[in-house]
This record gives sequence, C-alpha cells and structure tokens, in this order.
Amino acid sequence: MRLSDLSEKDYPVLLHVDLDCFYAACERLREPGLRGEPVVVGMGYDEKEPKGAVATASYEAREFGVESAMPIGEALRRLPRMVDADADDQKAPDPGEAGFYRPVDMEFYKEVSMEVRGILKSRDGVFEPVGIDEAYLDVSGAVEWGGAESFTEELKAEVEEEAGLTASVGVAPTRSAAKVASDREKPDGLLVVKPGEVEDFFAPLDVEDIHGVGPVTASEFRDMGIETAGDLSAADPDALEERFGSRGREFYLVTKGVDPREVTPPDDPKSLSKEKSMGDATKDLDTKRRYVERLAQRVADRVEERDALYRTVGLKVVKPPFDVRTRERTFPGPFHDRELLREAALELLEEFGDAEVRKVGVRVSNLSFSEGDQSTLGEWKEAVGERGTCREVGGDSFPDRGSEKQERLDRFLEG
DNA sequence: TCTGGGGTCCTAGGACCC
DNA sequence: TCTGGGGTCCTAGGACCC
Repeated sequence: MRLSDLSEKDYPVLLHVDLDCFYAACERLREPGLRGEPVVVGMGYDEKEPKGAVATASYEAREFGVESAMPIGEALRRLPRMVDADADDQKAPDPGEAGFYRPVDMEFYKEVSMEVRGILKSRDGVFEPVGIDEAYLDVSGAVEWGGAESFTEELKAEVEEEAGLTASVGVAPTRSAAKVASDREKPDGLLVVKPGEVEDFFAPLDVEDIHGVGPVTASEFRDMGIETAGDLSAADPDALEERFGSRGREFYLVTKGVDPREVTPPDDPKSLSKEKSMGDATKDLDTKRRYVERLAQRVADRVEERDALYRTVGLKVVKPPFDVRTRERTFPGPFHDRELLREAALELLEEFGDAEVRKVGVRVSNLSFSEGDQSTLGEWKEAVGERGTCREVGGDSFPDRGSEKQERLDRFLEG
C-alpha cells in the first residue's frame, strides 16, 4: 500500500494541548487582580532579593521585552516592579509601565495541572502528559477528521470553564505536526492540519520550529543551505542520514507528514536525579561532599516515594564556565540502600577532589519498579556485603565464607 | 544577569563473549 | 597463531525539551 492509497480516516486524530503561559495563568487564578496585567513568574525570585531567572512571562510582560530564561535583573530593567512604582514620584517607575513579579510555586501549579489532566483524560482516547503544561491526546476512537475542530473547541471551552485556563491546541495526524500547530496561533489558539496538508503546513517554517531541532542542529542545517522545513523536505534523505545519523532521516520524514511515534500513556521514569548550583564555584572538598550527601539523601527520598530500585548511581559535576562532567557506576543487581547510594556518589566525587565546581548532581538510573526484583536486591546485598551475614533470602542462602561467597556472587552475576 | 532543575534519547568507543 | 564479525553492556558526552 502506498501513502496515496490511504484515506483521511486511516490517519489518527492527534491533539497537542499547550496551556498558555501556564505559571502566570495559575497566579491569576488565585489573584484575579493580575488579569490583564504584565505578570512575571521567576525561578528563585524573592521580593527582597530579586535574582534568578524568568520562568514564564505573560503576554503583557512580553510586550516589554521580558522573555523566558531571562535573568530577573534584566527583566526588571525592561519591566520594573509595581511595588517600586509611584505615579507621584518622578524618579520612581510609572505604574503604567510596571508589572507584577511572583515566585514559582510548583505545588500549586501541580494542583491546577492535575485538574486540567482530569478534563483531558475524561475524553475517550489516549492521554500522554508532557511536563506540567502540555499533553498529547489521541482521540481517533472518538472523532473523525470532519468533527475534529468542533470537538477541540468543546474541549477548550471545558478547560476554560472548569479550570479557568486557556489552552492552545494543534490537531494533526502526526505528533510533530500537532506540536507545531499548537504553537502557531497562541494564545487560545486552535489549528487543525488535516492529513494531506502536513507537508504544505511545514514547508514555510524555519527548521528550528521542528520539535527536536535546536540551535546546534539548525546551524548545521543552515551550513547545508537548509533554512526551512520545505528545504529539508526537498533534501536528500541519505545525505541527511550521513550527516545527522538516524535523526537526519527522521526530520526529513517529519516534514513530509511521516512520523510513526504514537501517543502513549506515560511510562515509568528512566532516571531520578537532584542537582544544585553552589552559590559560588568552590574547590573546597568538604563543601562539595556536603552538597553531594544532601543530594543523595533527596534522591533516596524520591526513590522511596516511588518504590524504585536502581542499578546505576551517577554524579554530575559542572565546572566553570559551563563544563559538564558525568561519572557513573553500575552495580550488578537492582537495589536501594541509602548508605550505599551516598558512598557511591561520594566515591565518584573523589575524581574531582581539587576541581573548582559550580554545580553538582546525583542521579540513579537503570530503574526497576516491579516487586519481583526485591528478592534480587536481598540476594545481592547479602552476597557482596562486607558485613553481610548468612540468611535465608528468597528461598536461597548464602554461606558467609569468603571463597564461597565469591562463587555465589559470580554465579549471580552470570544469571 | 551570566545559564535553574528535572528529564529523554542518541552516539561512540571499549570490554567482553561467542 | 591469526582473522573476522555480531551482539550486549557500560561509560561519557552532547543535544534537546519543558
């Protein structure tokens, strides 16, 4: 069968739902006075000590040149705070040119997000959240292409009535097209790209509008004379694969409306991590160790919350100016042990003993969540533990004598 | 004001096994 | 003693996303 043999109803109806300026919108929910005003939500923002970076700027704030990821200091230069404004004071900012700054409150945003998820999940389809403010929805089972637009309008209306938020939604037969479509008519947008329209829809767009094409790949595309998705779609897929590996061909196909990635319910996480910037870069070993220990504790907390086991412990070290190094160690069996996690992380840190470090992170990966792995943990701990005592574990026992212990471990490693 | 924190996926080389 | 290939696991780094 060829593509041209397919009819409209052979293509899935996929929605990409993107909540507009989500953090700022949440702040307006609990503080309606902020509606229509410029709102900036800052990470690490503190009224007394304005620092950190912009997480979300409302459209009104964007009018003043405030953008995501911008340092708060720069944002304040473009848009002063209302608390500092005074109409009667010549030296103070004009209240008409000032905005409202709020710190990030993830707990609250999560609550709001869950409410919206409830609405999206109530539809007959497959729901896949992406981060806190986006989701894909496969509603092929419930809707045909002819009804996709009115279906989406109703969904948007329900989100607005029930949760008080506006969403921008893209509807398309592929994830990649739906993703871009939701972005085209923000805020409160709705764009349907039907099967057969995808290639024309992509053609005029810049390559970096394609999901997965960042600054590095975009500039490599430019070197090849590829500026738009249309250029990409006209390029030689073999040459693209040669240069970019499998991604090259995938990008090419995406611009043609071919994207086999399905919308699927969320999977278990592949890794859990915590990282922390140190105020100032430091060489002090004790300081670095304290950071790593604390992060290891917090990773352990998350592991326990999620009832996870892991095989790999990793350490991330960022050296100035922005030099990322990672080290990791994999253990033979899935386990969780706070002390072992801490020790492993500290051991990995040793290599960076005298290095200047600005940020550290601790990570566990090779995760498993199934109950069945638990016994393996016990066996392994007993087998390798220096102080391990002989005990019945999972119907098997481990003699506490050196050579036999080693033998058991070897056998365990094999099977 | 220098780039926060939590993730995913891919690549490439080396070790090791058959 | 030399030769070759395939497969898997582990590690480090990089690009990218929200």
